[in-house]
Amino acid sequence: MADAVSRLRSAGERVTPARYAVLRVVDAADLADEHLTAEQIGARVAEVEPSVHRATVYRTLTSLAETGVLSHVHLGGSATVYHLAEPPVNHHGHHGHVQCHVCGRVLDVPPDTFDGVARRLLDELGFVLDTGHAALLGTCADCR
Amino acid sequence: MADAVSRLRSAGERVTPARYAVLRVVDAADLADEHLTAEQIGARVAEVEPSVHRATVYRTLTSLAETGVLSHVHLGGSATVYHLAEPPVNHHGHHGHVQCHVCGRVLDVPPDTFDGVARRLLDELGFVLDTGHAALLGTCADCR
DNA sequence: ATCGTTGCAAAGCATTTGCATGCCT
DNA sequence: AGGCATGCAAATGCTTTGCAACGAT
Repeated sequence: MADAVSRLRSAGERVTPARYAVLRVVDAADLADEHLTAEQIGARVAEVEPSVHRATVYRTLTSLAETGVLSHVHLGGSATVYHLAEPPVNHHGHHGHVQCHVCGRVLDVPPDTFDGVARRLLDELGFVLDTGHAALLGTCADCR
Repeated sequence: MADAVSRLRSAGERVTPARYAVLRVVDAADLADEHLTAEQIGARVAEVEPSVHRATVYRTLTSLAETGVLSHVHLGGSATVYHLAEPPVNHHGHHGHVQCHVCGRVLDVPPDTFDGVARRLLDELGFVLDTGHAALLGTCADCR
């Protein structure tokens, strides 16, 4: 979090109240293992810092993601969620995501979960898998 | 295709010019290994059967998917594409999809590609993976 | 003849953009 | 002081919906 702010600064990006509020919201959600959409983030920012305009939240999320402070995951069902970016753990990629299409919950999975597929895709198609960028769909244990 | 029409009929759904046009478009795209969004399908339908309204295309796609004649895949980047539904091949699920986030191309991958992940997710989380329902992102051979 | 489907137009919703002002650095 | 970031409001683009007319069975 403080780390995120300093990374922002060293990337030459300004730290404004709006951006700080967005970071706080995303950070809090992260700690609670929540995955928020731009819209949801906007709503929470509005509670904490009502002066921040929705459009600014969208612009902020975009630039923070470009800067690498945040990363986003595309969920099935056309929503995009954000979380604080983490440095790659080792030779594996970032952690992955799976989503239950019944309850909508998003589960984090360890980075090496996709090693097998990643390997096959690379060998057979020359396709480099970006493990953390899209969520797979299925049914979670609770919803079966 | 003819098969699709009869499945529609036996599901108690009516076969209208609009639905027939949508099926033709999706079928043609399928043969060409193309993956079309609702919008794109709408555009092609308009060329072939101009009297069909956009709203009808959306409604048609929804009901055809519910009926099981079509299936849809959520791509990363918030687009949903449709193709003719295929009967499950064997004990594996349906074929999967990966998308290149550089050129946007969608590649089909064999159903067993995800066996490893599916197994792990089931063992570790009790999560049942729906292999054909969401696309993973990465970089294709041509774009590296 | 029935009732599911359609066309139309309008509403809905999330997201984006132009522009003048404000504020971080 | 300089220039990026913001607020505002309007526009955009995709998708949905209410309703009366239509047509597949």
